[in-house]
Amino acid sequence: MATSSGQVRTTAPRGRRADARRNIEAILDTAVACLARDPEASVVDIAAAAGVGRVTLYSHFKTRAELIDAALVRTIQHADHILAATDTSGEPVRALINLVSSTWQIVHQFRNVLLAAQRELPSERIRGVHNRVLRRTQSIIERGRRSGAFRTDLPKHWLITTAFSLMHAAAEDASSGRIKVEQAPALITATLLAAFTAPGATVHDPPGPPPQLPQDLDDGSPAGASRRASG
Amino acid sequence: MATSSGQVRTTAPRGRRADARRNIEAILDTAVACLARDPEASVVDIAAAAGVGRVTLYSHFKTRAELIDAALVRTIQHADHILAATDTSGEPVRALINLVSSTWQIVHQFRNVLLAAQRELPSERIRGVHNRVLRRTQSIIERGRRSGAFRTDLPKHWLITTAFSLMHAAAEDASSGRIKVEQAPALITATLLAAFTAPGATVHDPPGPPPQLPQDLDDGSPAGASRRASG
DNA sequence: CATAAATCGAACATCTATGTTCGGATTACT
DNA sequence: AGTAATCCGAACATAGATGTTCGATTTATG
Repeated sequence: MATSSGQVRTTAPRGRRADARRNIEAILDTAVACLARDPEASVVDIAAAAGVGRVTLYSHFKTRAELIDAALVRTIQHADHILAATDTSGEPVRALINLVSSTWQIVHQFRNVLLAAQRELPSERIRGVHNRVLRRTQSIIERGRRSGAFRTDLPKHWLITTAFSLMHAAAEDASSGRIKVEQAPALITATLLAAFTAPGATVHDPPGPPPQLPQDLDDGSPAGASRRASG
Repeated sequence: MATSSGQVRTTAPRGRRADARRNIEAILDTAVACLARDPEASVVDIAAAAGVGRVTLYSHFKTRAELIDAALVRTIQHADHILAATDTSGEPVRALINLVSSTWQIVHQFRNVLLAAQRELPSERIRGVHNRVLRRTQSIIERGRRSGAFRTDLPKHWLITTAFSLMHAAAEDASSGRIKVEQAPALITATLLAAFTAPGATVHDPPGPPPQLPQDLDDGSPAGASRRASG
């Protein structure tokens, strides 16, 4: 739903009647939910699930692409709110851990919405929508670099790519049952902290809650002494 | 094209006439090429590009899914040949570098074929086809763990996931121009070597060819002293 | 060269999803 | 209460893709 300024509508416009606004909200909420379940959900499915006629939906969103765009924007906004409420003020390592923890929840829940968007929208658009979110990660990386905690021998944007790539990979592994949802943040964090360490430097231990038992984390590795040093 | 044993045909069967075998080959080659360009390429496109009637194609591959399956298998076989010819006998770090270098080429070239397969085939099938390839990475990781070079505090399969996730992420970044194709292997390797390092241990320098200038690798970072230690 | 195998185009049959149009029935707003 | 906005279902229009069937033609192969 493009406004005159070319923006995408994610909240019902003022001029409209109350029932119209309600419907738009319902459609958007439902669209996100449906796409999260099945990225190939059709407009028919979404309209039905929203308790709305197909025609009504089309009267608010000209095309499927427009609907999916709006759903994506709404998802990202939701994400941004959560991230804004996440404490990333502490030292970079701590900040990264918190950021990963929050981001993981979102990626895990809404991965399919992104998938749907990737099939329907041009990649520049998707990139653009993610800008605010990416900048949050970027600023933590910058702080970590200045403090010497994170490596500076690789491009910033590559470190960002690494972070999001791992989250999505974990989401996929989780959805196919190869890892447990609860252990994902720990895996991602442990991997990222190491990945962000410069050659020649020592990898930090992830602080915070006591780590899981190695038997739970590992899958029958050959190593006799599994955990680091271990004492 | 399922044989009586339930396998998927990737080479033309003996019984058939020579022109049939030639066509099957052409179709498979073309399918891989077409899908690599556009993962949504239709059967019509592929038949036309292969210089073959649509009916002929369907006479060899019952459904689109079957064709894509065969194309995927062929791609993986190609990959496996390349990997088999890659020297991974040396010490684990060196082996990983070589493996990444070879794998990157394949992922970069044929990423879209996998994408097409992911849309058309059940994920277990895709997993299954990748088995041999994954095992190559796995065995290097196991060796690296035994030698103490790679961390043992995370599940093997997660390290594998990490490796492939980064390659695909790099492929995407490359295809959208955010990184240069030539620098991808270096980025992936540098990141993986760190990611595979245990907490408390020191990240190895990637050996081998002299690294690029930091200005080329980096994107205007704020850090004054960019490269590690630097002397 | 004779036969069986294979190709080919064209047409047909579905199917699914997207969008559109219409007119009547509701429903919000003033 | 009156009016305009909105909803709704049903039907239509399109479009693209997948498969299938047919009969005629070409081509490998023994």
